Amino acid sequence: MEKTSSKFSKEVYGKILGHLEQDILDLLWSSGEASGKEIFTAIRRTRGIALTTVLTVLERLWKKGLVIKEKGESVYLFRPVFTKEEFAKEVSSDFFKGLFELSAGGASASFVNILAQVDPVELDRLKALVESKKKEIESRKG
Amino acid sequence: MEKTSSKFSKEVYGKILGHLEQDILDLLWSSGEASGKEIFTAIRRTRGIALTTVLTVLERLWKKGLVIKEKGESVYLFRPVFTKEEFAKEVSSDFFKGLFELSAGGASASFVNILAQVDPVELDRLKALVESKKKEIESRKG
DNA sequence: TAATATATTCGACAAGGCGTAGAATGTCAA
DNA sequence: TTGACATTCTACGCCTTGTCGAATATATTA
Repeated sequence: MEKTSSKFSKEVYGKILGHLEQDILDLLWSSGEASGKEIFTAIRRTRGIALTTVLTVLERLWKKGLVIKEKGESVYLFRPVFTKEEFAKEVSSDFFKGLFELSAGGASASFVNILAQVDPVELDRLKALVESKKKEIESRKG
Repeated sequence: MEKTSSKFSKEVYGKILGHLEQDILDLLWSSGEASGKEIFTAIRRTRGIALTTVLTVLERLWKKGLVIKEKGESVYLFRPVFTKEEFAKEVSSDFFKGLFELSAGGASASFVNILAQVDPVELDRLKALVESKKKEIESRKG
């Protein structure tokens, strides 16, 4: 008796952020800084949405410590707290920790596979990273 | 104006499964197979919980396709569908995909760091994995 | 067979997250 | 003061997870 389906995991930050939160963060990463209205306008071009919806989510992102909110000339401006890279590290590190407890081997295998699939060139960088990390550990051991 | 806190991420499969779901899966990974009551008893040793709570969650895990449910002599027995390793791959692959879109570099860096911290020996394996993957790609290119 | 015990399923509720947005309130300039 | 625009409040609906009691099914046995 085995039920089929396999739906854990969604997309990205999958589970870390909601879709709208993602969209908004992405826009902020592109623009660097924007007012709620600007973000609203940008999203509006794609689909129907209310200004307050955007503002609410922006507020939530701020409460989560993901964006900075600063009064500009006449309106609040929002900026991401983290760069994409930082955010990726931030988000992934806890996930990895848990994952490794499950299975370091499985995680590594999967990681390499997906990386090769998505961005093979990065394999070189990964290799370099591993090597330098190894050296770092060696030297620390004395 | 920056609100502090950084609470995305929890533990493991963090966000993929709830706590009780995790506990139960862990128990199943240890025992290989167990009845709802056995799992209940095990958890009960730690904290107060009702049998039905355990059964409900077991049912949900089954609906998610994470456990197998089979009638034993007199009661239903549950077994995990995936090994820990498989589950780790399964869960991580989608996560990685999204993560890489964010920042392959950031993800790799984070991955190596955490791995080094949690299980440095695995670095060798990772290195080997990367190398063999690279070769695989090379050879495919012809 | 009826009664008792045990196993399993149903239905529900609360809490928390996210998307959604109208209503209310605040602010500033004409 | 009155708009016009900005910001905050409040709230609903939906979904997931933890939590169970009640109801039902099944088996055991007096």
